[in-house]
Amino acid sequence: MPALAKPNINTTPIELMPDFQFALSVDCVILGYDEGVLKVLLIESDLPAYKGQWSLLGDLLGPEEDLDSASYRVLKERTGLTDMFLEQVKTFGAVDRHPAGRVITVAYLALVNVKDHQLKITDNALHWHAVSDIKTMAFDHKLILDTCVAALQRKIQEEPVIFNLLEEKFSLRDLQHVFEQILGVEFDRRNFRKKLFTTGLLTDENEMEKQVRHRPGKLYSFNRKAYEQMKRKTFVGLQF
Amino acid sequence: MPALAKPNINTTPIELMPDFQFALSVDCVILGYDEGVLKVLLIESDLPAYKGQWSLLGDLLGPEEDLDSASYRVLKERTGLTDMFLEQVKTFGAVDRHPAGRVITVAYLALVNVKDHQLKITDNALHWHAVSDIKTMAFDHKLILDTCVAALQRKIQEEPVIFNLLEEKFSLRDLQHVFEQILGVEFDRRNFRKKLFTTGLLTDENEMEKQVRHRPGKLYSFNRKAYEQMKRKTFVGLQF
DNA sequence: ACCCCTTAACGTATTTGTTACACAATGCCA
DNA sequence: TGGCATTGTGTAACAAATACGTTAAGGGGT
Repeated sequence: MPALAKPNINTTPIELMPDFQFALSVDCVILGYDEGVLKVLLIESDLPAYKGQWSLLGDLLGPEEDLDSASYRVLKERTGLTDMFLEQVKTFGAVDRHPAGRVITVAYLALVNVKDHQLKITDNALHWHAVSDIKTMAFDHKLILDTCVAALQRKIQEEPVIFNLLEEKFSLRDLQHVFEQILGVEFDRRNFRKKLFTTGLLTDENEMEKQVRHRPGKLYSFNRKAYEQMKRKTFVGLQF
Repeated sequence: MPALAKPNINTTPIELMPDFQFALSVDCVILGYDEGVLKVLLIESDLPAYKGQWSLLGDLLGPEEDLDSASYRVLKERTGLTDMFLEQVKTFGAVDRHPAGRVITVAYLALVNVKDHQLKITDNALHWHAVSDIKTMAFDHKLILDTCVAALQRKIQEEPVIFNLLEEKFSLRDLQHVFEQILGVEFDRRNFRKKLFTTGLLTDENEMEKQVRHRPGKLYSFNRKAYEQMKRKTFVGLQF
């Protein structure tokens, strides 16, 4: 069938209100690293169809806000955090994904430092869940979670976003452990250190771990400035 | 500010019709490789605000279709192709991105073989444009294009999607040239060949180029089966 | 004070991958 | 038959990834 000169949304004036009703929401996959485990912040659903199941934190898009702002608002309202890694991942629009009707949702991935804000969560329907324990969720939220975790796995291998999950100062052991948890592999400790030192992204804080029942390790911080500079030399290669 | 037990779209029944009107569309960044250049298929806009400017192909989401189906439909209607690489990239929802009101659009990246369907484009407002020539577009479409090209650059380094831009059988020169065009770098010819042969993704078709005014090269095809098998051994490493 | 436990800190040899580089052979065309 | 454009091929130098074991520090218990 040849292409025809048919109306196109971008070339022909459109009716802003199509003849079906739908809603647009954002949903946040809020991930944190706590007690050696990757966790996600969920809320218990009260919707009849999903009574007692866990769901992501989300909200409808407001008339005067863009998508990034809406997801930021959800995070701020729920966790009290105002500065965190937050990135759009994917939009989910299956026709039957919401029992109340047609709801399209834009999924965001947020990486937070659990220690920073754990005191601020007062809503007792909110809980941190180990990602690996979650088998089912309300709506298509398990699919969204899986998609975001896969995006995270890819992302931490390409950019140093992982530091968003750690405190300002961290030990190399912590850092290695977060990587291992998220990627599901184990690294050789000496090679891991070597690799990370040669990136030049770690600042030695000249401090030691405290209150550990073994030889304390040095603490480091992420050298954002060094990263900004090296980022320019964009590297090209074929990995597949 | 502590988080409150406030209503949440996923926990509380919602009004499907929020008190503002908006529309949801899909827009396709249709890329092809033609005459040694990366091109994008665009349509001339008739909207008063963007008269004469070029825009992406898109349409409103229908009540009974999901996002992937909507983008597929746009492609099929416009190019006649029914089987192509098509992947969601990002959703754009800036408040003022559309002059007619609030329109949120989900951008898709499509990779097509220009030779396969160029005869089917009958709509004369449609044209292929060299991506590198495009300076401005209607709406925020230049931003969407740039975002999709960046996604393509990343993607071809991670997965062998590049073969979607070539004909079934291609020469190594063609293959190298597409990479170079998209990534904006040059590879050493011998190292490029070595690398690609060691991937095991190329099948020697035992055919030669024809109608070239130089020594003809061998033709190869993408060995999809070999890729499916090797894909399982998912590789982990830190590149940054 | 001492011992035990746990984990830190450290270096080298081997293997693997990446880069740089030059020349003869093929087919087309005039 | 010579000239042009491009194919096809190998190797050495260098860089990066891997595998691997020993000594040292601090905490806790006795």
